Amino acid sequence: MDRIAARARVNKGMLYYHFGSKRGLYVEVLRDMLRIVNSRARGIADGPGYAVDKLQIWVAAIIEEAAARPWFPPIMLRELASGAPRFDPETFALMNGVFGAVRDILMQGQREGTFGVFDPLLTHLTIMPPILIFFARQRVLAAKDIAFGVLEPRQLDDFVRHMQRSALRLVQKEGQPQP
Amino acid sequence: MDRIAARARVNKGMLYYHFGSKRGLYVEVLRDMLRIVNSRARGIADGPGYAVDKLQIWVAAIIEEAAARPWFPPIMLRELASGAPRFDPETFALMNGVFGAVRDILMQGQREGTFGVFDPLLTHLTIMPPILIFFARQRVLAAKDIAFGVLEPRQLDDFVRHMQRSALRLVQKEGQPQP
DNA sequence: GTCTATAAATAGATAGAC
DNA sequence: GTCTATCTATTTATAGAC
Repeated sequence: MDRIAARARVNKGMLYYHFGSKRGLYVEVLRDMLRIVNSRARGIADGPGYAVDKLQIWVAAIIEEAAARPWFPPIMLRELASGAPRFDPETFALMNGVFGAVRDILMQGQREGTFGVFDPLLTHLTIMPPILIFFARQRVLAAKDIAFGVLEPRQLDDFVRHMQRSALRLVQKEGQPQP
Repeated sequence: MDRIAARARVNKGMLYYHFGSKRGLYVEVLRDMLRIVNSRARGIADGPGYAVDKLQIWVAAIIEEAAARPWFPPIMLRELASGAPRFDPETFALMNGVFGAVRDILMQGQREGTFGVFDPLLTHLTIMPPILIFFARQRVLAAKDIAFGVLEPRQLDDFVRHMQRSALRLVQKEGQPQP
C-alpha cells in the first residue's frame, strides 16, 4: 500500500478512505478490468456479421485490451493460479459473461455451418490462455533484459495473425482445408 | 514457513537448516518440477517415431505431469505472471530446454512434410498455456464448490483428446483436411 | 541434526489533527 | 477530504540449548 500510494502520488490514508482495504482496492481494479473486456465481448457477439469474422474480431479485441492494460494478463493469471479467492459474485459473473459471449459466437458459427462440433468451454479455454501468457512472457523477457517491456507493432501484428489463424483452425468444420 | 513446516510435520528450524531460506526451498521445488518436465520432453523428442505421434505423446505427457503434481500449473502461472524473478540461470535453462524439445518435434514434422510452416515458439506458447490454465481452473471451481478438486478420469481423457486434436490442427500443413 | 524462543523487518490498518 | 504518526499482526529468519 505504501508503494501504491507513492506511485499514484496520493497519500496512503486516502487509499483506505476511498477503498476501505487493500482487497477493496484490488477488487475494484479486477472488476473494472473485467467490465471492459466483458462489454467488448458482448458487443461483438451481439453485433452484425458472420461468426467467422466475429471470431477474428474478438481475438484482435482481447489482444488489444491486454496490450493496452499491461496489468490485465498478470492479474488474471495470478487469480486463476490461486483459485480466484478474491472473485466476488459480480466479478465471477463478469468472467462468465465473457465466456457467454464467446460461446454465442461459436454457436452462431455452428448454425451457419462454418464451424464444426466442439465443446465451447474447452475452445474458449484454448484461445484465451495463450494470449494471457504471451503478454506475461514479455515481462519475463523484459525483466531478464532479453527484450523491451513494450512490444513493437510488428511483433504484435504477427501475434494477432497467429492467434486468429489458430482460432480459426480450432473451430473449423472437419474435412475443410486449413487456412 | 510455519504452515509448510506443520504440513510437512517437520520443525521449522529444519527448513532453514536444509534450504537456507524460503526462496531456497521454493527454487528447489521449481527446479525439481522443471527437471522432470524437461527430461520427459527431451526423451520424447530424441526417441523414435514420426513427429505427428511425438506431438500427441508430448501433449498427453505434459497433461499427465500436471495432473500428477497439482502445484505445477499454479506455480508456473504465478511465475510467468510476475516476470519469473525467481528463475535462476539453471531454472531458466530448464524451461528453455522444454521449448527446445518441442521445437525439435515441430521441425521434424516440417522435414517429414506433415507439418506446415509456422513459428515454433508461438506454437509452443499456444499449446502449453491452455493446459496450465485448465488445471488451475479446476482449483477455482473446487474453491467455489462447483466441482471437486480432483478430476474424473473421463474429464481428463476428454481434455487430452481435445488438446491433441487442437495441437494437430495448429501445426498441420495448409490445405490438408482437418482432423 | 533437532528444537524453542525470540529477534528484526515488513505491511495492513487506524486514530486523530487539520 | 487530506495528512502524519503510530499501532498491531504477521512472517522471515536466527541464536543457542540439546
